[in-house]
Amino acid sequence: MDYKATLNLPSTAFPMRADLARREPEQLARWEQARLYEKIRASSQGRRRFILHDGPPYANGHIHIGTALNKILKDIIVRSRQMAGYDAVYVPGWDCHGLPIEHNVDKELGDRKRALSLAQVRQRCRQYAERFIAIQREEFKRLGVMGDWERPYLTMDPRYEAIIARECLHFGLSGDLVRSRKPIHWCFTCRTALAEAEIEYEEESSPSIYVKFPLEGPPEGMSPELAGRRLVAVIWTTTPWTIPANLAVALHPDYAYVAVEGDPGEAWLIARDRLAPCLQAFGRSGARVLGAIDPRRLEGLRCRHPLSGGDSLVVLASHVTLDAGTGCVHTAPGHGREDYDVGRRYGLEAYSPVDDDGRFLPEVPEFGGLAVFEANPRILQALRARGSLIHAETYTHSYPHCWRCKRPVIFRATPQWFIAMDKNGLRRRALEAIDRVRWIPAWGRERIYGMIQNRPDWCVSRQRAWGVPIPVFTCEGCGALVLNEAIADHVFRLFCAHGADVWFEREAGELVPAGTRCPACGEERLRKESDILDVWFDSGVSHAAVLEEREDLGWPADLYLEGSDQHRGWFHSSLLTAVGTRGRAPYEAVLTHGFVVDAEGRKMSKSLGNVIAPKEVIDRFGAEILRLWVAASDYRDDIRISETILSQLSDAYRRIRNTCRFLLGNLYDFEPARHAVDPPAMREIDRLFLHRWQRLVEKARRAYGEYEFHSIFHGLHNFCANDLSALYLDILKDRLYASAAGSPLRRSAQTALYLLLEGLTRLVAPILPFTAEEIWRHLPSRPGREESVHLASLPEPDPLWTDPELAARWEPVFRVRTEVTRALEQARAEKRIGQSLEAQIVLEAADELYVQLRPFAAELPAVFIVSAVDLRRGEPPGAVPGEEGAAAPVSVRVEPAPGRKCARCWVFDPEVGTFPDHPDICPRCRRALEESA
RNA sequence: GGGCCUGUAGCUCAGUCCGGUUAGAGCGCACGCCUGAUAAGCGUGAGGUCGAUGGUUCAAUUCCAUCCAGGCCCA
Repeated sequence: MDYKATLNLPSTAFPMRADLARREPEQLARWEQARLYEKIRASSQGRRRFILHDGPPYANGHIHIGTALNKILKDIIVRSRQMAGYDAVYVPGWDCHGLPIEHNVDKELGDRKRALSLAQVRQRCRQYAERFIAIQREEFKRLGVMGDWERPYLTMDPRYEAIIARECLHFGLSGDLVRSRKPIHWCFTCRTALAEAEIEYEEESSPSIYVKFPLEGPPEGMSPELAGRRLVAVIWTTTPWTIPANLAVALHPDYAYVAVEGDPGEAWLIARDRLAPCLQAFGRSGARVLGAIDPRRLEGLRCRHPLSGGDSLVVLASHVTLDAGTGCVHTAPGHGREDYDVGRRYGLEAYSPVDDDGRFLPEVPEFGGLAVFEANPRILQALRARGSLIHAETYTHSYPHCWRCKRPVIFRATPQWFIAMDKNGLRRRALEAIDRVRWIPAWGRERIYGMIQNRPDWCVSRQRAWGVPIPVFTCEGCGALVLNEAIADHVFRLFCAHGADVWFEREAGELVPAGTRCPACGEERLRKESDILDVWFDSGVSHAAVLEEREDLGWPADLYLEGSDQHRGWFHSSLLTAVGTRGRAPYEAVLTHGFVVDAEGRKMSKSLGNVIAPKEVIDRFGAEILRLWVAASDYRDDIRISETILSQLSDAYRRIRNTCRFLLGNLYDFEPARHAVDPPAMREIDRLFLHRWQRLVEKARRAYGEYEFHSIFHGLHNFCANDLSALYLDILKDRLYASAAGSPLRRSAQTALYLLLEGLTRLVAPILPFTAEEIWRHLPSRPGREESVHLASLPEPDPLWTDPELAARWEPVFRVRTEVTRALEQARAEKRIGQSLEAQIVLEAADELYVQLRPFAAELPAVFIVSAVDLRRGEPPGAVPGEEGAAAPVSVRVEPAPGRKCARCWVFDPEVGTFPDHPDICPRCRRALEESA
């Protein structure tokens, strides 16, 4: 007789091979067709909201692995909060304005750009952004990221642009928006400001000159050697044309300086570590050192400017280096970034007497009207004529050039708009707001606090086309800022109706309420500002443009989540705009993740050739594997990705999948509503593993709440591999297969399997949404069940199954099982047995253990997966096979199982052969056959 | 150069805050079993000078300092 056909072997249509790359898109299509997202929203009406506010990626290029990490993390959080009982709305967004897009459009247009109006260029930029939004949206969806993809937010939407303008004018009305001068890169050939990204560095030779800046007044209390000599700061520069704009000489507060014998009556001030190379350059190697000078004692003294005869302040600055020069740094706050920063600290103006064409203003004596580079030799001459030039040579270095015309650019102060950090206490209030936010990890607080504490005023103006204008007017007559509530409101309405384009399409007079005049001088003619806003301001007001605006969202957000670079970026700009206008941070908590690095921990770069694109991973492994990678990694630090890591995750995925598949296979004839066994009637071991499952549920729910997904992954994987696969399921096979299909024994096991699998599916749904849904579809249903696992909730710990006492009683059984498997392995190695059912185990347990095991005597063969267990009370003879020395309280002996092998269940039994009707099977199987019949 | 952060088995992670038995898990690997989860399943085993060096201590993976390697943000 073919007894195999009488067994209840697993059977399921759930495929072993996931074939993710093919099936995931199919699943996405099914969800879309079923309008799953809308159903989730509808089912969450009235629940407490959880708002993760999306930081907008830039609408340029394809997504990279870091973007994928970010969006997947957000998705896991949104899904887990949703399933934890919240209404977790996710509105994705895009950052649309800004230089990179304008730059790319410029490149596409080439010379044709000249023929286009500003409005037409802006239109091209808009189309460019739209193109990449469409691309990225599909890429994000492919990752399984769920959200309101049909109604995302775009910083170039008219309403959004209007709110950018409105928020900017908030700062204008409060007086925080101020005009001031600041040096920027300027190409005088193209007559345009350039951003860092538009600069190309090339080798260039420049004059290199050493110039005397004599200190005014006697340096008191200095070395007596200096008596009778004038102390002269020796500066070095490669841009002689900036000398007319010199306002200061910077020294490093911590370096050692010396005074060295110079021209008659002079003592030259040079950093000690620069002395030798300088003197050599000057041809004065033998010059006598007159004494040491403490730079801190010179702070605030004045030097005489070698050309103008005016003052040049001695200042202290840490950017002074000893790589080149003299350690005394020529400082022109209108012509250098660091010079500007130092100048600001000392209250010096950003003096820059150079016009748009790179020519000195007429006010500059001797050089007025000269182009700056042409002025270089003339300045040298003038310095030499005055005896101020110590030495001149030619110097080759890397110098910034314009990306478009390839000509050298200059640093030049131009009028810019700033949001003042200290005028109305913005900095102080922002620092206070930081401490009312939860930073995850906690060090995020230190990071952003330090940045806010030290940052200069926020320069929000850019001289570009693709952005939202700084919507302010100045009086053509007196130059005053013309702004009031009515004007602000008027601009806001216009932008709402027409977008920011209206600013570029209409004259100033058409953009203000009729009859607007300058309050200072009564002038009617106004000038509209031509600068646009920094794009960080655009995204920085998303809390106002998105959280406040949308009826399905709210202000503030529960969570912002981005890479740790955003402490300087979006978290920062959002904090300042929110504190400045609403008095608090726009987020309750901020979570940061690290960067994706390669197997060696190095950053990904094209030049290193270690870039891994999300598309590659998806096509080869599937989005689920990428998601599993996100879940398995501790993202608070940098996270590594590599071939090894991905294939390891594939293995882990297969283990989880196969475990679920086995569970499904044993539930093919199980209808929960009809067959579920009441908990008290279930087998103890079934309840035991439901108890263990509870512990995972508790742990995982806590971890979801704390955003610690990697502990969920490890907990889940261990549970599948250890608790289920290696232990429970292995033990259960005999009962599932050999018992009568409808017997309480089998139904008890199936009840446990069903509860486990149903819970497991819900538990992994936020991490593996595709696989969870696939399982859900194959899972036996019950009345009232959600149509999608994503409409269901996370499993909750159920006190019904929590039974520590039960777990404690079983603990010795599994401890001994470890000894038994070890002994079986040894018997196997000695070729005494093959499969474990060929064995009988003789256990000799010491008193206490014996008492603990005794109640389980009947269960032990099943638990050990052997044919018989002979449990005896006695002192074990010290050593246990495989154990050294230690007195284990049990000895394990492996013997051949008595009786013959049952042809049906393969268990050895002395009674096999005693039934004339079924001569090859055991009494248990005979009963099972009778029951089934 | 400065600020913040990281470094535990081949891989992903526990443990380190509040120093103290042979530093754990899973995967991978090796060897074996099974062929009724089968492009599966089970078992056993081998892997770590806890980045390096100094210091504090009776005792340091754990505390301190320096260095090395790497990351983000500034310069």
